[in-house]
Amino acid sequence: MSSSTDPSHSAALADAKAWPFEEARRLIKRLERLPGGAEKTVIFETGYGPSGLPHIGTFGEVARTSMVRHAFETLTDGRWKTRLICFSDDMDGLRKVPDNVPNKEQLAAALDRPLTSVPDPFGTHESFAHHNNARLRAFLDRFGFDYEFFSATECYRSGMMDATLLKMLAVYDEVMAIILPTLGPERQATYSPFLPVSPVSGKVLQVPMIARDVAKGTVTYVDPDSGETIETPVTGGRVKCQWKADWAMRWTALGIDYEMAGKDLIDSVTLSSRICKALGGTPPEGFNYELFLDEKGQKISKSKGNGLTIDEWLRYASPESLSLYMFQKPKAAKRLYFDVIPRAVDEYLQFLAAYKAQEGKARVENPVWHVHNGAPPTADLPITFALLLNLVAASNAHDKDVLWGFISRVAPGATADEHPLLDQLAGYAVRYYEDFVAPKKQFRAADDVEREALTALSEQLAKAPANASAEELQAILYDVGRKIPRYQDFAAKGATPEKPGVSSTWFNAIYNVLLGEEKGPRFGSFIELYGVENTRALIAKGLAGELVTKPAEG
RNA sequence: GGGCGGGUAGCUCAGUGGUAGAGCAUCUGACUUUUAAUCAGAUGGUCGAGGGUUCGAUCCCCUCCCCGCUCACCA
Repeated sequence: MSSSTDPSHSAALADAKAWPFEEARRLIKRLERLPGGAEKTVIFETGYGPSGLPHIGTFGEVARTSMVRHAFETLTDGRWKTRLICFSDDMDGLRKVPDNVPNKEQLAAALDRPLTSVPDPFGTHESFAHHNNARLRAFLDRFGFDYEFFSATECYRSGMMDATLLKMLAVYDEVMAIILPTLGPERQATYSPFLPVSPVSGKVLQVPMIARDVAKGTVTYVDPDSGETIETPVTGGRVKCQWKADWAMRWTALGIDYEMAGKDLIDSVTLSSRICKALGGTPPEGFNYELFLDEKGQKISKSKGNGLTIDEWLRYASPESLSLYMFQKPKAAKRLYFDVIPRAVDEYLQFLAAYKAQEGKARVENPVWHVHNGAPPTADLPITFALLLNLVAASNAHDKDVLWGFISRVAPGATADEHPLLDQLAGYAVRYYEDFVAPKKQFRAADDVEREALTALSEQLAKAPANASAEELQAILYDVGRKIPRYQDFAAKGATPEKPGVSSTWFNAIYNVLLGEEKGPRFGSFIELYGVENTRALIAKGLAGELVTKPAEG
């Protein structure tokens, strides 16, 4: 609450090295040399293609851009107004039918039409683009990002782009000179920065321009469906720009100051920047982040289904931990797979715990400052997420209550009320248990000796005092095992011929038959937390063969 | 071929112009008469190679090697 008025803040900020600050400083330099930069509203943009759904990369880009925005606002003490535009390129033509949608025939019939003119295969929105735009907005809203949504179709139709489109027409030759050398011979022959929307077929046409009239603001082309020669204004949404030209046009028309992109777009950024200059604009400051790799260091691709989806991440960990992951080393090719999650969570918790004791400079270098827009919550957890995952695996904890029993043993006095964050983590841990631990359990049937032993155990437990402690329950376990020759261990520390030790075979049998595990918790503690009655019921089920893992079927 | 990233302990990775770090793994010990967990400690590195700058380089500069990604058709 009181974080941003720290008097030492400005001094701390001067040489803050975290990358969002470096980015913010570049942005300040840009504004200093940009005509009218001092009064400009600073505009950040992230782009989105609505032929697919938002994914973990979408999150990363918006999260990182927001971090730069916030660093900038802090560094400049709010002297500049800022906006973040999430721009949906929804006038783009539908290139191919996605695999993961219903009503594919319907889409196939609409190929090449602007995405806002393609019927929604889910039947819930005005168009396919509207559908996916809505998904994008819901996605961004879920994380509380502060942004403004822009639709390319609306921008074009509203006339917002007109002035820049006319300028593009005026510098047509220059634009062609920038793009043509980068294309192969076939594409060179047909290339145009303008893609007219056919009044005949409704398609976004990739056709050569056979004439243009700067004074009238028109281009002329041959419509491939009718064979007619058509002259059309470039304004009002009748014409869309081809990709790199489009980007440049958008930057210029909207006055974009900052936009990040993946490193696969480095060349596109360069070309679009040159076009932007030809249009009389100043290309935005940019930042190229690395792409993510999967577990084996392979590129993540949606079609291969490798890597990790954002839903998977959020099933096992918080958005903040993902945000931290995005903050860290944006220029390194990081592997993104399940195992990085617990680490990200624990690092997040560690940074969060450190934050409150830090001051000025250390605070703005602390990732949680960036993750939480300068106002991290105070939290200090008694245990780590990694430990929680171990606990849940060892404790047979199907639900949070059982897990909390184990947590409070490790962290005496901790309660869900006092530690809502830990309670949240416990929920994540239980899911992890259900998804990863439980399916791997291998229960086996008890043999005769084990049946007898477990039956005896159940009987002895029934006689145990109501509030038996873990130690007392543990003693019962030993006493039951001690009477059975298979489990006697005369070599154990402190064993005597009269009172043999109990071998680990006994406990292993318990784990195998009752928990489906090779190893397990200290069983007396387990019974105390799991409950004597529950444990007896578990034994009954085990002996009835209800737990036994069926041979793999399908 | 152009661009980018990486090469640090067995593994996964932090890191800083000034005595090399964490987690996991391994080993030892403590506590539990089992195991898991926990705690204490130990082992373990030519910081990819060579040169340069520097009093001093894992870090900065140059050259090279290896791995990976990416662009060159489309967005």
